[in-house]
Amino acid sequence: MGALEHNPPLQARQARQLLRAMADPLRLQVIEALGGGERCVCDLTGELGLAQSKLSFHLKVLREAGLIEAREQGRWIYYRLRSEALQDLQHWLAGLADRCDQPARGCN
Amino acid sequence: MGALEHNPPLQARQARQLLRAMADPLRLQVIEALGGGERCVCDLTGELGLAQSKLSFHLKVLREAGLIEAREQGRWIYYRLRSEALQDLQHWLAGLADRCDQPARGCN
DNA sequence: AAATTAGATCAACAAGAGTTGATTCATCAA
DNA sequence: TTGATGAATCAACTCTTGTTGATCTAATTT
Repeated sequence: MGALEHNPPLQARQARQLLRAMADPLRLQVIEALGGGERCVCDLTGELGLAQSKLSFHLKVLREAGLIEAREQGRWIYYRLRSEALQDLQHWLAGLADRCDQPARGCN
Repeated sequence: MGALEHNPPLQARQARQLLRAMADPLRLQVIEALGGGERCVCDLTGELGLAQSKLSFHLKVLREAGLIEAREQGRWIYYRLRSEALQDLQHWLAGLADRCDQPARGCN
């Protein structure tokens, strides 16, 4: 067990939630934006040109998938990307790719 | 340019299509099954206990995402997993994770 | 040629996801 | 305390996905 890999492996269910959350152009934009650093919602709406309730909806999807995290401060809510989530997904994908690399069985 | 990485990087659109295709429990089952080697559709319906038209629908989604490939032989159609697709997605994800690892900018 | 069989496709429906505008709640400024 | 602002939530609606059973086509067997 390497010192850099302390997270328990993703369950298929969580992996699917992450995949689904990321499979949307708008949400990917949000991810990329937050990749550049924490943002408050009002900045995001401006940056991405979205209606407030629309953004809120997508933030919820990302939040529930564990991809982002909210922190409230005063009147604002700041969101940041949970890069652990991306890592977990990477590991899960690697595991899947491994599993699927087995020698072909014949078709019976 | 490494000798092992000859595929052009995925476009965001293709990546999203892969993510979406994989974000479904049934389709993941198909992927895992094909990971064990090529199968014909009739074997898959048996193995997964699915109605023929239902499986056909999901195979189409996977096919259009580039995750699987069909080969017809006589009366049967054999599907195999395109492991390149999994690799491409891994690289794309790694790229995203990298891009999102930049030092936090402040919230203006 | 007629009967089977594998698998795609289609039409009708059911379920789920995304959008929009209105409402609500909390915090901050006057 | 009143007024304004940030952000979540809700209800109504639309759009997209998924399901089911039926039909269709091509290859195969008899």
